[in-house]
This record gives sequence, structure tokens and C-alpha cells, in this order.
Amino acid sequence: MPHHPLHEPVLAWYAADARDLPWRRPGRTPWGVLVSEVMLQQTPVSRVLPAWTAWTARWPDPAALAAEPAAEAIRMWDRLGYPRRALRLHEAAGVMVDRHGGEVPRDHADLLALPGVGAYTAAAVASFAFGQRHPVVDTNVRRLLARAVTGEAQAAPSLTAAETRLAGELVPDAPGTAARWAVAAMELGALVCTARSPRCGGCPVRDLCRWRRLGAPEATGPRRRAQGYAGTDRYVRGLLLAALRSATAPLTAAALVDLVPDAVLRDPLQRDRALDGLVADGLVDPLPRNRFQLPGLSAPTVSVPENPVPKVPAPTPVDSTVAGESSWKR
DNA sequence: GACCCGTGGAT
DNA sequence: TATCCAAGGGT
Repeated sequence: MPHHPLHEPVLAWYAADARDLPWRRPGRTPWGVLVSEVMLQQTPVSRVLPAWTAWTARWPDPAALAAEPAAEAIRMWDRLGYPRRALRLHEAAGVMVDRHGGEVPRDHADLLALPGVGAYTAAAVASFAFGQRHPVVDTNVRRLLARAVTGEAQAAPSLTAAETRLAGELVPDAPGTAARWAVAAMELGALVCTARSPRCGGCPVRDLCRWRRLGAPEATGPRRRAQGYAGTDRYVRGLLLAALRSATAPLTAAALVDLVPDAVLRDPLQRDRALDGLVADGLVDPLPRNRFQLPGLSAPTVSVPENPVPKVPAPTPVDSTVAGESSWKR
């Protein structure tokens, strides 16, 4: 769209009031941008900041991360939540090394093909890291457009085709401007047009906002389903993975229970269901003798030396074989 | 489209 | 205390 009334005030507001975040600074790399976007999926900026700094310092490019076992990525992820993101970032690093010369691809389709990168993240990286023109539609933008343009208190429960179309129509023509519009709209949603109590007093588009003109009506839609956490499978998975992160050697299921004396873990059904889930997701490696550890640490599982026959029969390490499926349960 | 996946801070 | 919410993605 050549011009929309929201563009100028939002861009001006961003120029004056944007946060100084490390992944927005001039020196940041596309890799740094990608890491930030993945970490920020469902996780607040305040918690991402220290993790991002530690990650990018330790792994300044995809090759550095790909060179280490997935377990290290999961450990460094610490308690950011949704540790599958760490696993996928590690996988994505491998893909970038194998197919993109060790660099974050510029092409939107290539970004989208990376594990853990969906529509939002692909557009965000293409836009923020490479200055391309894409609609970048996250929860902040959806809320901003719902209010300012559509006149509704909140966006639909999940992204609709109408929202995608609207966001696409609002993207400025010039790529550079489009990229600034994308961050600016997100920032406005994050700092001013917030979910709970929007700070309309400080909003640069207050007078243009359709929701305000309608008298800021309450949300009508159904309440989001309450989440609940304690006692759920997610909770148990979190406990188990935390124990495995701090462990220096493989642990048996029984040892895990001892390490995390939580009532829910005394339920063997729930314990095994959670453990099964972690293994199925690739977050945990099952080892012989009913033991478990973070993935990728075990000695050579698939790589067999091509030709060399050792003069001395290699001492078979007890732990070096991969577990057969289904044999690990008690 | 429904459901699942962590964790912690604010209200 | 309970609920809400946080730059989503995958199945």
C-alpha cells in the first residue's frame, strides 16, 4: 500500500520511543536475529535478553552451534520454556551448514523450510535481518490491527485469512519502509496497545483508532481456555528435563524420580508418559539399562569408521550403543 | 482446526 | 490465589 494514515505516526513514534534491544543494534548478525526470534516465540523480552546474550556469545554463527551436540543447546536454553525450540534451532544450524554455506538464508522460502521457523519467524527474519518487504504478523500486530483498523477489542483466537489479508494490504511499498513498519507496529503493540490495559494516553494513533472511536467496547469473544500447569504432562516434562540438564551422567527413571521428589512423579503412568514424550520429541535419548540423557551425547551411534580396522579390538564402552526401541521400560 | 508444547511475572 | 499473558510452531 502506497500510503496509509497509520504509517507516519507509528514510524515516528518508533523512531522516538523504541527499546534498545541488542538484536536490533547495528552490529547484530542475521543469526542473532534468528536466535532472538525463536527465543521470543511465546517468551517475554525480559527473559530472553540474558539467554540471547549467552547464546550468541557462545555460538556466534550457525556452524558453531551445529558443531556441538544438541544436549548443549538444551542446557543453554536453561528455563526459557518450550525446549523443543532449542532442539530445532540446533537442527536448523545443521541445515544452514549443509545447504546454505553456514549462513542464515535470505530467501523467505528457505527460511520457512528451516525447522522451528514458521510463517511469522520467516517473515520477521527476512524483514529485520535483510530489509525485505513482508507482512510480519505476530500477536502484537494482530491486536493493534484488530483495534485500530477493525475496531475490535481483541484479535481472533488464531490467525485468520482476513487478518493476513489486512496485514498484507498495510505493508508499505518500499522494502526499507516496510521493514521499519513491521518492527514499529510490533513495538507499538508490545508497549502501548497492550493486551490487558492499553496505554491509549501515549498512543500515536489514538485519534485514528477505530476501537476508540467506537467507545473502546469490551471483548465479546469466548474467553481463552484456562491453561493450568501444575500436575500436567508439561509440568512433569519440565521437571524431568531440568533434572537431566543438571545431570552429568545418564540417569535411570528411578534416579530421576529421586532427583525430583515431586508427588506427580510417583505416578509411574504419568512419569512414563512424560518420558516417552520427551524421547519421542528427541529431547531425551534412551540408553540401555533403562537410562536416559540429553540427546547427542552418547558415543558414536551411527557413524562407523569406513575402513580402518583397529589393530587392537576396541574396548566396547558399556554406554556406546543406541538403545533398541521399546526395550527401555522397566 | 484442535491440541500440544514450558516457564515465570503481573494483576 | 487464580488467571492472564508472553515476537509461535508442529502435528
